[in-house]
Amino acid sequence: MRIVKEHEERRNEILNSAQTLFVTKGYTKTTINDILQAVGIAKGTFYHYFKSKEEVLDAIIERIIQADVAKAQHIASDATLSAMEKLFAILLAQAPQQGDHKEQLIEHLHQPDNAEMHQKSLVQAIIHLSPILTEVIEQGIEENIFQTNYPQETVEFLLVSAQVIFDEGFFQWQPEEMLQRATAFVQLIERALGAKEGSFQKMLTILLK
Amino acid sequence: MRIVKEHEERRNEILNSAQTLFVTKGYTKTTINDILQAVGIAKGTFYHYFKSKEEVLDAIIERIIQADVAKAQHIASDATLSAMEKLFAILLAQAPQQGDHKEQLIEHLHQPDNAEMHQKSLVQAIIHLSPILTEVIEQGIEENIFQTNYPQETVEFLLVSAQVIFDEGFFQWQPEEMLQRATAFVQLIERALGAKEGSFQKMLTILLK
DNA sequence: CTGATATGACCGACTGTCGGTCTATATTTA
DNA sequence: TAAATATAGACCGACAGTCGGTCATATCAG
Repeated sequence: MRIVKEHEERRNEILNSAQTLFVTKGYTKTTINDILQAVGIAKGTFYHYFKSKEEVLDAIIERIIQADVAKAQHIASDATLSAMEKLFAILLAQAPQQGDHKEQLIEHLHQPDNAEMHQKSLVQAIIHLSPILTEVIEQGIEENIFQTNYPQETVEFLLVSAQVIFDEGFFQWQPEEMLQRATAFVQLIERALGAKEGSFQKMLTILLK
Repeated sequence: MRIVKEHEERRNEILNSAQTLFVTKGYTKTTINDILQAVGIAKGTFYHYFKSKEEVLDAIIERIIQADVAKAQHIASDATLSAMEKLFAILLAQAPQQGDHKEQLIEHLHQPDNAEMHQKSLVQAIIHLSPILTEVIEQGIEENIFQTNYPQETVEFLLVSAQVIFDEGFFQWQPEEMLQRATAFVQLIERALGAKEGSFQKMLTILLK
């Protein structure tokens, strides 16, 4: 049967189905035919929209990161907030990844053996999120609550650590191991940014979702 | 033509050729036939030694990590060294990855888009190296040169950061960007471990290889 | 209003590649 | 010489990607 749709609508259908499959089965194990079946289209249609399977992955990652970046940008540009408030708000906005096409993700754990997706997410997150966070840190330095000569690089290190350590796809921690790492991470942030000891304690609540 | 070799010798030939190919072309883009051609053997011979392409990758990673772990273990168990000396020595031993089957790697850059290899290396390095380093840190705490309640977790964070940020496969930094990150990383180590400011300055020399 | 034409969404058979299997044969060892 | 081990390459199924073409719709000429 033949059903005609608008370009963007069809494209999003493909992205949505592919995202669900990539997350649940893993990118490599998901076949083009899986996607075709899920969307209910033919091969040709798929390749009318994307020129490869990897291009779909890139589009999905971009869509996810784009949403996070938008939130972060919005918070960072609020002139009424202190650096610390911004930092908390941005980190809080990342953690629970809800939203239109993300509801699905919460249910399923990140798939181990999904290296491509993990790596691409990581790299894109660093590239797009770190400039925004760096500005917030610089604001915090002016406010005299942070102290470091390397705001940009510190942000990168912290983002990488958090993404890898807390991503279920890399390590499968027990609950108490997770708690331990979250606590340690809070201390690491404080020390790395040169913040007052205990000033990030509130973040524990956020991390323990 | 038919050439018979000892089990270990043939196996190592396969690992060596595969490693070169994985590093230069990337794991996914390297085909079994590429390996067969490089070694000069037939399909059946390959599968006599390994039951899958991924098993070859795992064996390669294990071989690399194993060498690093052995070095680290040897240093860590030297009772005449201070914690700081051990730390330097271990990190120094990692950086320039020379040796029998590693000479090749130095020449070629790490391939971007080699997610499987990067991820597996990272995870294995953390798993096998962090216990050894943790003991060294604990020694340093007893020596009163480090101060942290989370030696294990701190080591994990630092290892992850270093592996990802300094791995050419993830980001391609310019020389001055690399220097900047190395300097920032030195400060991060000091702060994370609660060491005296400047005590890790010597490490810069090591990192700048 | 109506037929011609252009656009692009849609289809699925087909192709080439690749990881992996299977069977045959040669060599070594006991 | 029998069993175990090593080597060979033909073969297979699954999969990503291609290709030639159909069909719906919008626009425009008469």
